[in-house]
Amino acid sequence: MLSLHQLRCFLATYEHGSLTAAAEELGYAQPSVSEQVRALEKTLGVPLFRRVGRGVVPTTLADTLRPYAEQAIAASEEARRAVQSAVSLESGTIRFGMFGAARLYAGAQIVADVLERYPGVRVELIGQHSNEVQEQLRRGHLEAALIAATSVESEGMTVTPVARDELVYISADPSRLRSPVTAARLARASLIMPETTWRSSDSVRILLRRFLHEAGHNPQTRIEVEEAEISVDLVGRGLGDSVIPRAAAEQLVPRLAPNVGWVSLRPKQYDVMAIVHRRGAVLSPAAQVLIEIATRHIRSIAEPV
Amino acid sequence: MLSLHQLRCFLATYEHGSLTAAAEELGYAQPSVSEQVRALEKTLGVPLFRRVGRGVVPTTLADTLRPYAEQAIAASEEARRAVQSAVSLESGTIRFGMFGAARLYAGAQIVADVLERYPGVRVELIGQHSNEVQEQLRRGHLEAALIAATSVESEGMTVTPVARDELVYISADPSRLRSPVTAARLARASLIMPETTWRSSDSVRILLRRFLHEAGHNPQTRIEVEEAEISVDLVGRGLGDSVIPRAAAEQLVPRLAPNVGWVSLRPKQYDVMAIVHRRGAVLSPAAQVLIEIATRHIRSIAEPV
DNA sequence: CGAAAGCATAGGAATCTCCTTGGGAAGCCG
DNA sequence: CGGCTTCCCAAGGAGATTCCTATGCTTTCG
Repeated sequence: MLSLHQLRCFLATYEHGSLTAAAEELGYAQPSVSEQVRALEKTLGVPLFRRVGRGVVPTTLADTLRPYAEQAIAASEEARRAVQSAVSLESGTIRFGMFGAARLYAGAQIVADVLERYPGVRVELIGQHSNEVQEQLRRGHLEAALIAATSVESEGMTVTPVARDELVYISADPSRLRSPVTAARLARASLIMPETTWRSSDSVRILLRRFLHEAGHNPQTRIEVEEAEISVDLVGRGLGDSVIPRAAAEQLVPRLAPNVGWVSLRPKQYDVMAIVHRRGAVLSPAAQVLIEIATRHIRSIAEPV
Repeated sequence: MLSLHQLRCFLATYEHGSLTAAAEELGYAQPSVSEQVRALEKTLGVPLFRRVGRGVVPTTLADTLRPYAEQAIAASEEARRAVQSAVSLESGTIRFGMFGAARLYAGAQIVADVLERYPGVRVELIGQHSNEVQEQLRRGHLEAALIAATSVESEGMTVTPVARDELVYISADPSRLRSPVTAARLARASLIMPETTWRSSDSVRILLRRFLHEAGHNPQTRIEVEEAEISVDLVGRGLGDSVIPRAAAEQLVPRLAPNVGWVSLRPKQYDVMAIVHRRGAVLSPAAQVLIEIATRHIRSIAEPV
């Protein structure tokens, strides 16, 4: 089988026209290089050098081989460099999981920050929703992620809470925003909720469900949509009210539905944002960088835990 | 040190997302592939796969590495193909030595014949003069050559006579062409000779020198030029006469000096054309092809030995 | 002709490669 | 939940490869 080592010996010999000189350049003894070149000739089944007097002379087949050998060697060296620079974050990809809502109001800024610090890097923010992200983590497709975690424990995962964000009740009707919304009032409200697909595991839903249950009520929604933006838009049109994290409200409401206001729940409810990764995993520099930046960001727009 | 084998294992693993599947594809046992991948990770100093549950998942560094690995592998495979196709004369270079005069009247046709049979190859006809060619042979820069050999022996070389070409006396004066030229007459002639640079070792010169010496004369030339064409041209202008191989005369005279005629020497003298290569050398298919074609050609325009 | 240069060969130590066997963790299924 | 399968890692050993030193042979050069 062809090997890079053989090609390296071949090229050095070709360039110097001498096995001895090639050996010196490569830091080997002369017979070693001789052996490698002979092995290459054997695997290719052709003579590459004529042994003539003292010295060796490349055949035309060696001329034919040379450019390919150079390309293979070059590719292997570039591979080294590329990987090294990816490690040092001069290039390469940082892949990080992030749930939908966080992407909405922090994603862009996080990407911008990473790029400012590491201009050569590619950034991928993966995942629509924290549960999907958690699944990818479990499967190893993601190294780490920022998720909205209902509980701070998760099997086989290390979860590090970063910040909490209050859930607020949003409505286009100012009369409903005069005082904090209790479970009783929430149970009577006509709710528009996003994340339909994840309805059973979405952390906001879980919080609300618990909130209502504890007061003896059952949750009920009027309208189910997929995107948080759409639910805010619908709330703006007066078709119902909703409950979303405050940071999301601050981000989406002015843009999509300026007539909408918000008020706390009573008692206040908090969605916890956490960094999560496989237990015992060694995080790459890239992941560590993104964790650091994401953490700082989330803390700047939400309350510390 | 990076090796192609490691890269092959890496790529197979990357593509299958599994060491076991990669091993099956490559025809190895699973631990072997595992070891290669681990060795690659060690030499690069970075993790390429995350071992997660069952299966392995490429890291972003693996993504970074992959295109380079593919390029290196592809280059090595193309190297194989290129060399094979050069061996089978679908491509590659045929390099062959040939002395000046033969190039004049057979070179073009030989190249044309080779290209007709092997459309993909490059042809290089090397060498101005048989002595220069012989030197390149000795140094191993040429595999084989067609030379004008005075003697059929040459140190360390195998010389195979192919054809002989009679030397003829050419002149613009018909009176000097009525009968074959003897040594005595030649000694009195005003000669224009080509190949000045090689005057001491040119085969025609050597033949003439011997021819004259045996009759007790000394050779003397009136005009020395480098190119056979120029000497013929000068003969046509009546500035002197010359001695050249008959095939050269047949080729050059009608074109350059139609008023020139030729006559044999007495006794007739022959320049011998021969294939020569290093003693004991195994000739490549390319060289054999060219030898065959050149031999056929020379025989068609000169006498067999 | 002797000295130097340069490749080939030989033999041995160290390393690598690749296998087989066995163990453990994770997922799958009844 | 418990057994079964899958897939990876670890260990050990046989065989091949690599790489060295020492040496011999041929060519070249003074």
